[in-house]
Amino acid sequence: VTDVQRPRRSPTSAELWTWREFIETVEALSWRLASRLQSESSLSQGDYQVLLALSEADGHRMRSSELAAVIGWERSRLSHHLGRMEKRGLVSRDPCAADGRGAEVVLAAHGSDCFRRATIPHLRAVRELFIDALTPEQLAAADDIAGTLRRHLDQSRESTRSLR
Amino acid sequence: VTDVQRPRRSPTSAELWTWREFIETVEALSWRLASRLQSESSLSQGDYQVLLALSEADGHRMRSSELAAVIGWERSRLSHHLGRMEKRGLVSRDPCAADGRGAEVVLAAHGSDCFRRATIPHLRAVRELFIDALTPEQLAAADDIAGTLRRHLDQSRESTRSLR
DNA sequence: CAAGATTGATAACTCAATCTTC
DNA sequence: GAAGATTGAGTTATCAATCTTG
Repeated sequence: VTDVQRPRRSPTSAELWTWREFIETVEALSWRLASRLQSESSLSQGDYQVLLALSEADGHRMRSSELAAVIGWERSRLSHHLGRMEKRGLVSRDPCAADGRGAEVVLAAHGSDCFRRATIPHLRAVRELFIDALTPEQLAAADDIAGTLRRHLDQSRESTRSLR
Repeated sequence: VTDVQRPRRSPTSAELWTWREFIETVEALSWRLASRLQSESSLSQGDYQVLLALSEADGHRMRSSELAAVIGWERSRLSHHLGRMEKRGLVSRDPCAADGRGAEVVLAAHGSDCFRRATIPHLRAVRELFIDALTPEQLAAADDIAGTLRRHLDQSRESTRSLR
C-alpha cells in the first residue's frame, strides 16, 4: 500500500493469459445466460436487472436516479430503457411527491408477473452454468476474489476522483 | 457426473449473493477498462480485440470468419465493425487469393500504430485493476475458476446441441 | 447555477435477407 | 445447395444538449 508512486513491471505473459481467460469466460457465461433469459422468458438482461431492483425495493418503487445507481447505468440509458419497458407494460413512472423534479419508477403488475415467471428458469440457469460448475471451495474463492476486486475498484475510483 | 437427470435444489441465498457479486464486479471491471481504453487511446473494446487478434496473426492478416471465431463474434457484427474500422484507416480488406468468396482482413499501418500505443496504458490498467488487486493465490484461483467455468460452458453447449 | 430527468442525434448490435463463389 | 461474407431494417446504447425545479 506504500508503493503507489513507484511504476511497476508490466504483466507477465502468464498473468495476461489468466486475465484474458478470466474476462473472456465470464463474458461468454454472461452471454449464455442472457440468451437463455431471452428465449425462456422474453426478457433482456437489462429488463431483468430493472425488474429485480424494483422487486427488492420498498413498495416496489424507486427514484429513477437511485435505480440507475443500483444497477450501475447512466441515467440517459435508464430513461430510454424505461420508456420501452413502460410501453410493454412492465413498469410505470409517477411524478415524485417529495421532489417536483424527480420521477418514481413503479413495478407494474405485468412486470411483477413476468419477473416471477422468469425467476425460476433464470436461477436454474445460474445454478447449472455457475454454481454447479464449481466446487464449494471454488465458489468461496470466487466470492473472495469478487469482493477483493470490488473493493479495489471502489478505492481506485475514489483516488482518481481526488486527483481532479 | 451421474446426477445429470435428477432435478436439483434452487440456489441458496449465499450462493446467489456470490453470483451477483461476482458477475456485477466483473462487469464493472470490464466497463472501467473500456472507459480507460477509450479515453487514453480512442479505441473501443471491440477495436482492441480486433487489433489484438490481427497483431497476433501470421502476416498481420486473417480470414474474416476465422477472426470472428477467435474473438467470438457473429459474422455480421464483425462485418459492420470492420466497415467502421476501415473508414478510420485501422484495417483494410483484401479479396482472398485462395478462395474467391473469402475476404482477408489486414492490419493497416495506422491500426498497428494505434494498437502499439494503446497497449502500454491498457496493460497498465489491467495490472492496476486486476493483477495487482489480487494476491498470487487469488490469481491462481481465478485462473482455475475460469478454466473450470470455460470447460463447463463448452460441455453444456455440446450437450444442448445433441438434444436437437 | 446545480441536480433530476428526458430527449435527439449518432453509433453499435442483432437478425433476417441477399449476393457471390465453391 | 451450402459456405463466406455483406447489407438493410429494426433495436439498443451513448453522448451531448435540453428542460424543469431546487
